[in-house]
Amino acid sequence: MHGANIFTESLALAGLDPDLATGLSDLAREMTLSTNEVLFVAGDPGDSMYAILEGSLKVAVISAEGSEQLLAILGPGHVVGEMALLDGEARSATVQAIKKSQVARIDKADFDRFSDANPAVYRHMLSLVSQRLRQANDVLAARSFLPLPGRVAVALLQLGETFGKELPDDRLLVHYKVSQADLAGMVGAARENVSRILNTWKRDGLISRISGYYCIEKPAELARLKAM
Amino acid sequence: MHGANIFTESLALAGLDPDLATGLSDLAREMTLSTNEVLFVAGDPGDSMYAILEGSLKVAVISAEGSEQLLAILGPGHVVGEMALLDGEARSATVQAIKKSQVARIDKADFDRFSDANPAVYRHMLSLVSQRLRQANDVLAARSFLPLPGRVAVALLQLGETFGKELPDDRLLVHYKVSQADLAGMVGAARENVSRILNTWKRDGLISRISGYYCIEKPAELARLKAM
DNA sequence: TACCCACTGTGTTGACCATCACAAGAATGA
DNA sequence: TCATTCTTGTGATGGTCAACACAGTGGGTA
Repeated sequence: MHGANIFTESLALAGLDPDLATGLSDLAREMTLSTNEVLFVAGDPGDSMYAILEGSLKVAVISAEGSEQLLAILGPGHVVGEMALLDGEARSATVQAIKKSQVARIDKADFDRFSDANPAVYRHMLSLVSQRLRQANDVLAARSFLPLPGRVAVALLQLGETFGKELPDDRLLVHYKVSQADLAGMVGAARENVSRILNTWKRDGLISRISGYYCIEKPAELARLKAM
Repeated sequence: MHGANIFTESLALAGLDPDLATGLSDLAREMTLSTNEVLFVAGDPGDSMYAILEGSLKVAVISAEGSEQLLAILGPGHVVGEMALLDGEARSATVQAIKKSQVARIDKADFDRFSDANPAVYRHMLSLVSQRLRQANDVLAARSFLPLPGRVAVALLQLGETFGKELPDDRLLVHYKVSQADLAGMVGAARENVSRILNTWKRDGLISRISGYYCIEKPAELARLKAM
């Protein structure tokens, strides 16, 4: 039962009415994913969605040559795989656990039945998907308008929003282990150049590393890079 | 009343139940846009959506320096501006008529009331937005994996899908006036390079121009460029 | 403790593409 | 009809960033 509670919180976090979240959670089946385990790959038929209870997952599109473009890194409280469930098409991206994770699975049939009875769920999913689309457009805009440093700044600040812990003096600790390779995947760049950029920032005191985690020392300065 | 008919078709095109489309169309108010008229700009509060009855509109994000990244070119039967209506945030892109156009406007309040009474509308919007998101992710993937020629091929074929007229011998006429600048905006490149690419294709017989319209002579060959 | 393996830092080289520059052609409208 | 403006073609040049090549680092574990 404690799982159901977390699940409820997960969906409630995203703004869904508590009663409905509870109703949905009754339909869910918990699953555990080990590190690097793949939840589904692009092309799979999509007949379910997942709420993340614990851990984190990455959503990526993988090219023929094997390089990957990350679309999102998701943590507890997020929902993943909802698209295929909503429009009935195949999965358009690959989702993989980046650490040991717990998810709760809801099958399309159950979801449809429940939502038809409770249209507020539809409204909730609509605003969720809208926001995803918004974010996707932002990323695309960043990709076309910003040079690499700007894009890395965007990515880092985004991670800060998702996984950030406030520290004194306006510093922000990104409490999540990101490798340079992951960052590179997010911004669509070569890992080496991300390394170079992070180091110049480190030298300039914009960021630092605290036991493996990146810490944004001057969020304002980083944010300025987004605009130029 | 004839306007309502067209409107009904518009939404029905996208797969909505005819009765519901009619119901929605009763809520709509027709508007005419002249060439280059701006429907709304990014940042505006979004309290309505529009169905396109006639003409075509472009959806774009515009950078501080004034260059634009096109997100979509839409024609009759398409719906635009639905995102802001669904999640209540401000407009995230700018929409502008590229020729004289007719649109039908539905206000958020009316839409909400109607959809609450007819949840099927929600399902329909969900699949619509999902597909947009899917497309956005595809574009982003193309942007990171494909070199310029591949991206131009993708854009051209996409226009072919939206505005294409089949000709004998598997040829496809893109019955819509695209400037090289528009194409460049879609693929996020400099206009000059798009010009160069189109010309090599013209020389190789992949495409041709028929009185100002591009004609895809060998769709298969163009499609091959998408994968490499 | 020592080994291993994944992650990180940095130099070098070259491809791709943006930018500038400008000429020629097409379209719009006064 | 002419002039003005928008579109297209093509060269030259340089900047950004990917690709390759390794050396250094650190955390886990046998």
